[in-house]
Amino acid sequence: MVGQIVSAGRGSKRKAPARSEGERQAKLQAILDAALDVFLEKGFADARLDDVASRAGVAKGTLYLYVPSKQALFEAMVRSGIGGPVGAIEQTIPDPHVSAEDQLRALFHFLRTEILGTRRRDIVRLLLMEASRFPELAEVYHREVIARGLRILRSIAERGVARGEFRSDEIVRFPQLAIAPALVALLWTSLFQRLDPIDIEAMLEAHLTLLMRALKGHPS
Amino acid sequence: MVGQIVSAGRGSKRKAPARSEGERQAKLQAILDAALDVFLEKGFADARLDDVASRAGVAKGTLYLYVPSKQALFEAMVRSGIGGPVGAIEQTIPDPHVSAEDQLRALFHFLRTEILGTRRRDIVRLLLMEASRFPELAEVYHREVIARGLRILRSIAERGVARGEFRSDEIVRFPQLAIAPALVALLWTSLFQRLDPIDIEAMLEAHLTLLMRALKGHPS
DNA sequence: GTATAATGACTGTCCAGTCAGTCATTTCAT
DNA sequence: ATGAAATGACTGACTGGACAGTCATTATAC
Repeated sequence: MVGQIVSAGRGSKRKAPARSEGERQAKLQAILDAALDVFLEKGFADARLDDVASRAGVAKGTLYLYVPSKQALFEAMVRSGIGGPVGAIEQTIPDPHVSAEDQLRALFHFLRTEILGTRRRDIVRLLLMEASRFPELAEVYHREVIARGLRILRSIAERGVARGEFRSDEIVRFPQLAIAPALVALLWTSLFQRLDPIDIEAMLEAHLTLLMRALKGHPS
Repeated sequence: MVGQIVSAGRGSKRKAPARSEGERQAKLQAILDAALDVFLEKGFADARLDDVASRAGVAKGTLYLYVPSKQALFEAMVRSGIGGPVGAIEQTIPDPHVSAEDQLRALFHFLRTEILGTRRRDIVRLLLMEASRFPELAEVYHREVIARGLRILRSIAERGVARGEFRSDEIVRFPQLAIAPALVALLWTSLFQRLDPIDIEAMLEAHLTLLMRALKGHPS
């Protein structure tokens, strides 16, 4: 198995560390940042650890003091990049005072500002690209991000149905349908924006318009 | 630049070829099929040409009689795999006797049977994965497949609006919204179906239900 | 007999991972 | 205080294996 992400801190408590934990964390972060740049530019297989090292301002050997292998570096980089925001939204979205529609809109606002508009977008793209080579990482991502995100979406949809705001349950059954356009936006931005730019914000707005009309309209 | 896909057929017309053109094509096809298997399994960078060769039943040197480089092999494989079906649908879909809804449903049926349910699904996935390493190929794919597909979709939507069948123009403006769930289906199948299976057909059916209700319903 | 197709051993390059050595910092003896 | 010893973070030249692409040789078709 791939094992731990970072070699465990020194075992002895007797001697003060020559480098503080803070310095150690900062250097690890610099390495992970550099790794993201290089992996994004070249993909996993073509990324060279010499490049990661020089971009992080360390020698190649130093990488191995923080991470046991190239694969572990990749995994550490992804994990450190995706963990945060899902938890935040699990806290803020399920406010019972606002309508399901507003919850959905808040979720999309969050997607736009916290993922599509940031570095995380690239991490997700990189993860999608390499996922079949890292089944274990795909599993982590599915469990920690996808499944939780879909759970939030489903609970919003269920609440919308329960309070009569939505007249049908397609989104309860397939919450993927609600975020599908965000995925298209993510991939389009990375692959085709240069060739054929689209206005992502307007597209997502149009999607919400359609979705709301479909959910609230008369089921013919 | 990357240059031609396949080493140009023999230039000389003076000598009869020792292998007929048919044999040559068949062997090329065997090589491309083998290449698809191997590239799918390993990704571009980790695919070994020895594996492609042995799977195609030839020696490695033989590959270079058909293709000038690994990259050219990848490109040839992708191009030979994606060309066909778009043209077919451009012919059959725009029948003025059927409703825009039926045209859309026919398009989705086509997507399910001709792409999602076949080897082409994997080619598309592979292409998405490697696209940033092959900008030229991404451009070809955008021009030959994406742009044409979206054009068909847009023309269906325009016709729906023109004949009063659809009451709003979001799909005219962003035809990507209509096929977004198909992309999710494609990626989900490849990455997560094993962990968390979903019924793709039912999901796409639910999408069409929602989409039709949104397009036909009262714009509140 | 000869031209072409096919072969596979070989070569040169690239790079992940290693490890003997360096050096800045801390600890300790006086 | 002060210098010597200990520590361990850091370095980068090196190694071993992998693999794309080559080409002298062999097989095959006509």
